[in-house]
Amino acid sequence: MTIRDVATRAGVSPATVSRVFSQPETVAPGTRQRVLTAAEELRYAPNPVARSLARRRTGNLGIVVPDIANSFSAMIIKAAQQEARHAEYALFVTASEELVDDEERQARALAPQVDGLLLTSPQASDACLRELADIVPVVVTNRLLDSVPAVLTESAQATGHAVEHLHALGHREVAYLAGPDGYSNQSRTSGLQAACARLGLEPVVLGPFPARFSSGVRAADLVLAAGVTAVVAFNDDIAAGLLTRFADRGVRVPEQISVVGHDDTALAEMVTPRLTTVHIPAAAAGATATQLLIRYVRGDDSGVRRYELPSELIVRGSTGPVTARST
Amino acid sequence: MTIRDVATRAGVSPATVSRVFSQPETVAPGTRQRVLTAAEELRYAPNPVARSLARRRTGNLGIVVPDIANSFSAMIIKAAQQEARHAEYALFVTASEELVDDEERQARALAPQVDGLLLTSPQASDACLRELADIVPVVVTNRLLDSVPAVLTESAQATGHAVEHLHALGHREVAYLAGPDGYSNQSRTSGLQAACARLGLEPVVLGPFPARFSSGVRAADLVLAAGVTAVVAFNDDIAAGLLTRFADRGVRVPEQISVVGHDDTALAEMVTPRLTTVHIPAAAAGATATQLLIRYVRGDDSGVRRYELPSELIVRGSTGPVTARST
DNA sequence: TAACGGGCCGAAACCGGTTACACAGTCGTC
DNA sequence: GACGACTGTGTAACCGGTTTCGGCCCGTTA
Repeated sequence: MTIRDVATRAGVSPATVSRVFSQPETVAPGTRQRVLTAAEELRYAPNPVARSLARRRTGNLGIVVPDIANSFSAMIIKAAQQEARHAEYALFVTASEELVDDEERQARALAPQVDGLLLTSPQASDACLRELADIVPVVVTNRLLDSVPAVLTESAQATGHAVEHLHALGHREVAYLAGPDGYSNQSRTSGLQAACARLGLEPVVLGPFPARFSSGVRAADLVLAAGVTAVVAFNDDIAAGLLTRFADRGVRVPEQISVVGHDDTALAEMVTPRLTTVHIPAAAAGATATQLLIRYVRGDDSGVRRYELPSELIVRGSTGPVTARST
Repeated sequence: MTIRDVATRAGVSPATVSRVFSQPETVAPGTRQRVLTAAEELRYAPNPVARSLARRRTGNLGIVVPDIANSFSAMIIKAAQQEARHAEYALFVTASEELVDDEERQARALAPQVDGLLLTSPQASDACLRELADIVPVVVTNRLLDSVPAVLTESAQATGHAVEHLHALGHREVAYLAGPDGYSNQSRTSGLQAACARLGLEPVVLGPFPARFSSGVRAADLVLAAGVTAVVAFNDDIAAGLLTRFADRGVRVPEQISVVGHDDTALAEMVTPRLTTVHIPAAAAGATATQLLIRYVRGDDSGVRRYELPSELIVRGSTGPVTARST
């Protein structure tokens, strides 16, 4: 079942068989047919590993996400997979489970087996990332790094809109639950701070918290203790945790406290009340990053090496006007 | 940066360099050290593709899941990844997005690049799966197939417990929302039917529905129209959809209707009220399947080729006694 | 001292493809 | 009729490792 078996059976040279499978148009129709039927009879399929070695490219792309269980990652992966398939690449996914050295290990293991690597919200050091970028074409999301193409989901403006929204509803005491340090949290924090400054608010910043549901549950009591009437969370998971704990404590949302999330994951529409949240274009980011990576890998240098995707505030049921009981 | 570069620099043969990286104990300490420093200086790392070709194994495992965004899949992946890493395998994930021929394509693309393949709740035909199992060691979950090792999450008993639980709470009119056809749905349906028969209930079976949140939203109205006081859903996503729609329609859970899910995903604790659900040991299934696959790949034939993992009813806030208003 | 055994290492074949180059045959052109 | 261009195919080197086999050297034993 190697190329030479097919070659002898079809009465041609291995080179011809190889051509039939990689550049069919360069071989005469008759010969091609003979080779194909021989291959069919032997149930032959080219060995992708050998092919990768000889061609010095694998036809695979890799993506590393912080957490597979996170539906934000899932949206990126889905979009990336679609783009990859569209360009005839296979996409390999690995998760770092939010551990920095795991992330590095995964990336290093993946790097030499793929033609390009997509690192989403990487936590690794600049040096490490640059080293990886030396081995294989790398595109990052939500991370700024000289000379590494990047797709950023910018949310300063939309987070500002969230603050304006709360202000318009009469809220004057607002808390922000910070997420893990990184581009996303910086972008959100700065947008929030800027808007608060414009409106004369002084936000209570708590955290940083791991971007998980349980963080929200824990943070809920801190938020209540802080005496605010509205809270903006780093992401929807944290916001959902808030909602649950508020419900347990008999605090009604949005009557007594308003909650805003970030990301607009599926969860935002699954909780009660539905979450007002800053929609982050995860799918677009995944798709854009993958296209960028593919162009990069192929050498189609389009010049653009950095994208900033805008976000948007989605108002749903978890925010409402301040009532007398709020204060 | 090939093995020969290192060899000349260290003044040894390529074979020795190779041995240093694969069977270090067979080379004299002094030589080994010289090779290692030479490799270090050249920043050499063995090319995994070439290594795979020569060794005729890749050191990779593959897993195909129906839907990455599904947190049930995510739990399996996490467990599988952990087991794989533990055994020094890299794990490649791909998602079929619930499309049968996509699943087949993904699996076929993956098969020749990995040493073993884990197919979770596969939808492909028996013939197709057997063909894959011919190419590469395959383990499946939630699918019964002659001669293919499998891990099944059996839930007949626990689903029966859910029915008993509802019966004890006074429910006599119960609906079941079926999921997509497959081992899981069969196991759940049969457990439910058996328990109902024992208790003299006649369940209203609706569906099948895609195992998604939106299915639950849609099904909620059908459930209310059916006039039941309790509903068992194929999975938690559907159950969450029910909760949301019930809340929208002003139907209170569990006072007016009780809801039971399946899987016990993270979502079950994120919704209000928390879901009573049948805990399916997804993590255990992922871990067991991966261990089984690794043993299979390594030839450690342990004999056991089929595991049935038991489930368990977890009672939370979405089920309660029938009240006067229920009927 | 010769025979033997084991540890260490190198030469070369091999894994299964790809591809640069050479060469033969066909066709069109002057 | 000779020349060049073009098409189709084969030869052989190559991708970057692994591994078999055998040789050398040294210490041990008879």
